[in-house]
Amino acid sequence: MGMSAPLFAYEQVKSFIKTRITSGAWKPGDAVPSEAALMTRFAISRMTVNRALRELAAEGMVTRIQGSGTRVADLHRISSRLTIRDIKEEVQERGHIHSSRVLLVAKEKAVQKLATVLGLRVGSTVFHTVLVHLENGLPIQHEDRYVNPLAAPDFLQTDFTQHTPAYHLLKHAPLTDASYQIEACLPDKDIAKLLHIKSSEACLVITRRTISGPHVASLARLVYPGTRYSFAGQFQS
Amino acid sequence: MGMSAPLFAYEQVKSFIKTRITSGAWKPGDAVPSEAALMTRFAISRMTVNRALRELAAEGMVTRIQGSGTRVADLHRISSRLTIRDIKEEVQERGHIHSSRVLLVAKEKAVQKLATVLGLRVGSTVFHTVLVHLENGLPIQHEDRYVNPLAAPDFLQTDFTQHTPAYHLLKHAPLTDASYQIEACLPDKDIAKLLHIKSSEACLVITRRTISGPHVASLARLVYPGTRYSFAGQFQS
DNA sequence: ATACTGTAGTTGTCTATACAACTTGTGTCA
DNA sequence: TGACACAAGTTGTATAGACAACTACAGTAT
Repeated sequence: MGMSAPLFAYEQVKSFIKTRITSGAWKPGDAVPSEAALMTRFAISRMTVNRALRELAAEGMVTRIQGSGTRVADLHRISSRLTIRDIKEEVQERGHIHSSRVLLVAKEKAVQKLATVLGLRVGSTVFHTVLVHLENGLPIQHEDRYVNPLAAPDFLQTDFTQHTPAYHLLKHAPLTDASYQIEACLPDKDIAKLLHIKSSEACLVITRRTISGPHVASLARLVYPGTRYSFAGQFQS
Repeated sequence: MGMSAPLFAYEQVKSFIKTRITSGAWKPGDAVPSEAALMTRFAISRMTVNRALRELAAEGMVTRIQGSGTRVADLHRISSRLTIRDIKEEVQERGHIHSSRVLLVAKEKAVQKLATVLGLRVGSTVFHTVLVHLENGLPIQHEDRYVNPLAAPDFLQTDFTQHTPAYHLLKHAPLTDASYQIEACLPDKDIAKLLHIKSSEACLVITRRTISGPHVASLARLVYPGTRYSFAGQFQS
């Protein structure tokens, strides 16, 4: 307790500047000492100072302009990382037991709307899976997913009671892009039944489209019971 | 058109590795060439290679272990930054008109639960504001907020029809930490009325706790009508 | 078999120096 | 006044070398 690892030089510089910004001593727009000034103040080389300032800029704490100088970033807005994770991993990390009911594994012909979103021609074959994920036996997610066969040809061979569809895709279709939408709405009757909730109970719905290289890989609609699930996150500057 | 700035050496190395990972040529767990190997391959110094790999590690593309080596990151999980923003700014950025109804601006005595969360004693004075934010005249957010007077003493002096509570706090109480929770639920009767929705319509609810230096600065509960609002975001690797 | 030791390979940090690219202000010249 | 040139200051990138910290593995001794 109380023992802290000795900070490296670049960490000392970062910490020095960070505390002055978060304490309010240096306000947005204020000039941060130049690399030369910090060099002599800490008696370290310029490369080390440069690394500290470069990392602070990457974290959004300061703004640097070549030839001009370094300033405290504007409304130094805080942001956190939101990560795409496998629900099985997430459940197990909580020390709970994950299981799933596989409701549908099929090939289908893409209708107009779906074909457009996946970047395929109407009538092309697409893979379709529907699962319910359970945490300690309680349903927490209804997953309805379409997959582009070009991005993951052997998707349907997977045993989905062992590995989740998301796991297969993360392993076999290297992810390059994704977009998501989070909304709240009431569940369909059949989904409500599968999730063991009343159809008047609000649900969190995430719609996600993932891209793998040249292909749109997958389109997923994930429904969570509002009472049993919530996103939580933490920001840190 | 077609002209691209000549890449710096460290950018060439990053690009070299990135394309091999996103194309699937190098799979999660595979070894990435050592710094020494990349040095000779690109005929550049080790510090330059080191910078490239360090930045790739920061971006989550690779994992580095001192003494062991560099490998392609496991489930090379994609993540995006979720940013705390002022709703007024957000609405105006969409080219729409923001307005707000101020329903309550008051000092109150903290009850047990609230005092605990804000880190105050029971019975301490807290600031309490309730607003409804409108986009082009349509209600999109119900904001119920408690503020710690120690973190923002002149909070109540603000004219909340001009500046949002969030704006005041971002300006005067430098943010150091925050945690949030996103859930779905049905609105209370009075909130439903204020948002002009039926009380059977699902809502997105964000509960946020912000910390400014030594103080818990604010506790806010933000309710969005599910039909009029959704979070959207984009990942990129 | 087990425990220990040493070595080669790898990453982490730091330095002193160099040149390039850019910004800003000052002074000069027309 | 206005346009231009120049110098000082600042950040961006790159190098060659050094030592430290750590891992993994092979070989040795017990």
